[in-house]
Amino acid sequence: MTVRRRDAVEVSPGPTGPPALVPWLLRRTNQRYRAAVRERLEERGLTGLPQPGYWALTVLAAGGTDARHLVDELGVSKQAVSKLVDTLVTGGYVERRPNPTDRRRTVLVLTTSGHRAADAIADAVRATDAAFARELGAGQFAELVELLATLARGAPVRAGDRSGARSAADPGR
Amino acid sequence: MTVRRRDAVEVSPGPTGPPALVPWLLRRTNQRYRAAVRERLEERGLTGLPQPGYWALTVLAAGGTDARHLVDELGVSKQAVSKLVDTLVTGGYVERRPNPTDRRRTVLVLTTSGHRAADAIADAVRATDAAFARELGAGQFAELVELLATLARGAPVRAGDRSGARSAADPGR
DNA sequence: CCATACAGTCAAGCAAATAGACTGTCTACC
DNA sequence: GGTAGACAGTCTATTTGCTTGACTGTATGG
Repeated sequence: MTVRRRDAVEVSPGPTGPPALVPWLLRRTNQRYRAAVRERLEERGLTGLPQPGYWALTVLAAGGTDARHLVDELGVSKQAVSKLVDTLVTGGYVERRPNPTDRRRTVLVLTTSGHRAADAIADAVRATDAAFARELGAGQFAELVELLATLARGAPVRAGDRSGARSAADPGR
Repeated sequence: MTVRRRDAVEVSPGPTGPPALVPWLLRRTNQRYRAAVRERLEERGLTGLPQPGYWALTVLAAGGTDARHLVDELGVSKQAVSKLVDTLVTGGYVERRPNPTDRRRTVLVLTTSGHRAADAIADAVRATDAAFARELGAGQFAELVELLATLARGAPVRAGDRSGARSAADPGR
């Protein structure tokens, strides 16, 4: 008789089961991962950095040098990148320098604290990886990474479009 | 690849390899998935539906009946759910009805077009699954789904929500 | 030399989510 | 039975991340 208490939500065996749809799984996993990484970064005193800044710094630390590159790697519009770089510059993580051989471009250079931040991010991600690997087992985790890498790098969903607008449809958010 | 003509600026040997960090992989995979699903839905004339509405409808179609449930399943705050439901109601996908046994609650009911939309979404996701499974091989894809499912429901990670937090008391999941 | 493409920025605006405060309702416990 | 406190849900304000469109300045290929 409808004992409306929290445990009563187990209405029946299956009906309210969560949807095991892949985008939903990705979403939830992403939520967990981001929270964990952010938490670890805050422990290290790295705050005030915008989320996508993490990957921007990572890309730059890996050798990226200009905004167009970030557009490709992050999968967002050049305007978004421009704005993101603004905040990274304001935060003292990145410097913009003129590119002598092509004056349209700007060379993006990590500052010292930018390098430090990139290292911290890499550490935080690695620590989170380890925690998650513990849930799956190392082998399985490696498998997961490999599968994701394949999908992530797959077809651009819709062809090239080098310059401006990213996939007109809906790049993630 | 993509050895574009990026003449100068060939700083180091590296084509500045992409970061193979898991959150980045999740992000990119998510981008692809969402774009693909959205594209398929648009082909079917289902537009104007907000992204998270997809999963809300899916949850409701699976038997969910109230907002609190959506909070759990979507992992967002109750305020966000309230607003989301607003748009679903406005769009004619969902109706709010009073719950006679607990007048605080609202029973969320899919309308006919809500059911239609939920079906379309399930189809679109399934079609996208199939496309992605083709990239990985069926077995590998199944493996991926299983691994993600494990991670997705690992720890609570529930997003902030302060007033209505029933912190402990979450044994089941 | 000029049309065109490209790198980047600025401004406006939308989408999704959070936080805080508030209303109304239920439940437990004395 | 009355009251304290938990809980469902909404409202308002704000933040974050991103998109479009318009614009400047620069390089390049006919």
